[in-house]
Amino acid sequence: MAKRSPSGKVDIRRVAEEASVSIATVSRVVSGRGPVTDTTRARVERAVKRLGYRPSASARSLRTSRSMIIGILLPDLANPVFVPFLRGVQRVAQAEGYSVLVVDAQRRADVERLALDRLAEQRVDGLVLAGAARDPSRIEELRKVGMQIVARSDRIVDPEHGVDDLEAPGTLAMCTSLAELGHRRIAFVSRGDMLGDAGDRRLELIALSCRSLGINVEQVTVDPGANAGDVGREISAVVRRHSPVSALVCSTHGLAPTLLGAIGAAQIVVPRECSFVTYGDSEWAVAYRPAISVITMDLFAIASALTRRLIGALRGVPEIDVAHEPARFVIRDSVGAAPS
Amino acid sequence: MAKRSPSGKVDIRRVAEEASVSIATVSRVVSGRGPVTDTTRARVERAVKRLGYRPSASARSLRTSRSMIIGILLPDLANPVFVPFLRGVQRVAQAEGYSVLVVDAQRRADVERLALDRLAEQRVDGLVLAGAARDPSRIEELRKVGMQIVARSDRIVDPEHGVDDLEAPGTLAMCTSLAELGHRRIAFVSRGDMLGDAGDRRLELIALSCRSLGINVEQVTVDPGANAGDVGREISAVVRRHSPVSALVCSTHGLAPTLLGAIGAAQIVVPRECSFVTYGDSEWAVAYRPAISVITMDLFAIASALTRRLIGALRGVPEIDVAHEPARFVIRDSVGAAPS
DNA sequence: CTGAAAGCGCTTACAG
DNA sequence: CTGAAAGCGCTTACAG
Repeated sequence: MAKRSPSGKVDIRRVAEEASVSIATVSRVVSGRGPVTDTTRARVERAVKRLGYRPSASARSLRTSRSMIIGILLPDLANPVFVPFLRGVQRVAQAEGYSVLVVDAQRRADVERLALDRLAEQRVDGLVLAGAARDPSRIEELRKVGMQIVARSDRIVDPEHGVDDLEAPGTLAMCTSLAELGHRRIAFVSRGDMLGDAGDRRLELIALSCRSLGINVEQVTVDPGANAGDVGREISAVVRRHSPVSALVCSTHGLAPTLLGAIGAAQIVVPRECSFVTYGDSEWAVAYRPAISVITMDLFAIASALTRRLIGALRGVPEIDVAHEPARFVIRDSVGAAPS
Repeated sequence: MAKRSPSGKVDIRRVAEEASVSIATVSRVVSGRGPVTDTTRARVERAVKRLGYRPSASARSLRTSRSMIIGILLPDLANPVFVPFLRGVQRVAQAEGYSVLVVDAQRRADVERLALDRLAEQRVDGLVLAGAARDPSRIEELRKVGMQIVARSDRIVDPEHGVDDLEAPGTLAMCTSLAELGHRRIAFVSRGDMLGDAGDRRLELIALSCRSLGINVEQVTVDPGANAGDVGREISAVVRRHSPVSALVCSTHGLAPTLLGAIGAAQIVVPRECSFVTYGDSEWAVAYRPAISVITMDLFAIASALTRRLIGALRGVPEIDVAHEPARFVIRDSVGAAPS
């Protein structure tokens, strides 16, 4: 074992000394580009291993003006739907040699702003938006400065079907199912402080799908911080009034347990009294009794594809756009015939 | 509006020109340290704003040898228990001016190794381990090179009670409850490919707690990839055999829905035939019928405290160690008297 | 209070 | 195939 240099600091110069070559040569070996003799390469590699040398990312970035970091902006990390998305970004980025800087906007515009500033200072090569940004103009600015940006909400335009949103097919399928089961009046339930326009877009899609099916849609907002009893009474009022709603559509997966707890507290029987559907799937939705019907998409796959696209663009070899799987409706026990 | 420089690239030199001061002065204003006249400061700040200048993190890091990045190593991002932990790290780091580099080891030693190498190259100032590392020796190496590292599994030694693990109190409380309810034989259920020794440690804790309580503990491993029917039969065999187990303790929150699905498939009635407890809480556990009893700790708070400690150490002002809340046992409907 | 200059650790033309 | 040198964009003593 060779003695470690006393300072402990191992830079390229130190490696060059150890291997008795120039700094340039070490760089060529380490980066893998540039011609080197096999013997030279071997000597350098040995020195690298012996000293435990790791090139400094900041020095490299400064020189090459590529940080090899991609940022991901999460509107709200507390919302579990973003986790598979984050995983997808992670997976691809890591595999392609990029590091991932994660920022959580915490549903707050000021936090988002600070976070974006920090991403800008880090000179991330690319940015993935996991959801709608609170301040789109700031995103535009970054784009103008040359940052590559992709967003989950990038619309997919299918000229044949006129579909411009990944969620439309799943939403339509759900509404169709409900119509066939005799539902004529349903409620879309979201939290009062819904982030951005995601909830609104879903409501729009539902309204659009239901119009031609003869289903009436109304909107209910609940406070997720309230206790189950209070929310239960609110839901109960909608399900048990004179012309009641016969199905509840929950706007996000994160809200579902709250709502189910409230439904339980109000002793509403699903699906006999009222059917239940939520956006977003999980193993808990499957394990729940009755098993919960969902509108879901494979966010992991979508994030992977998006990130692949981003990295392709960064390398100047744009990927052929992988077709995104649209959302599907998965019907389970929580949906049944409308009570007569 | 001033015209943007044609190249679009805005560096400190460009700002200096715009404000007609030296580069050094701009640096002093931007970093906030160093004496400057109010008029100078104002002029520089105006130039900064006008040009949209953001100092380059890599240049700064190179110069100061502080990256202002902290890394977090997640053993498995697919495991939802890590999410609140990640949030806690995020929250504190962001508030203190640090960026967070997230790496997911994907339960794989090779991925972990690569990820750690990358963190080393980024020269992260600190590293938070969200769980046990697959290769502890690698962690030790990083520590030796001067990286500040804190780990969730850092034992808390309470000399008074001899408790050396945050989970011990919750585990003991659970075992005590079960004993009082007449349970004499319980099973600890974990996935076959359990990560590191987290599961083993839990099993140890349970065994330790149960010994003095006269409870028998056995271990059952299941394949989370198997279908509910198969897992159900496996569980059923343990719950309905001659000297049956009267309570199941699920090793992680992620496994709980799988297990509950299997229990449902096998038509085992909880808690009448068998009580059920899991490590890790969520709103779904609360909403589930029967509501699931859990051993839980506030990972968000723990991560926050840990990160605060890390940043304190980085700044050379070690925090007084905030006491970590230990795990608690939250009893809900899924736990009842042992069948006679 | 301000500026000129050195240097952080790399990569990349440019010579040889 | 290899080396010497310039320079990426900052910060920090050092003078003034």
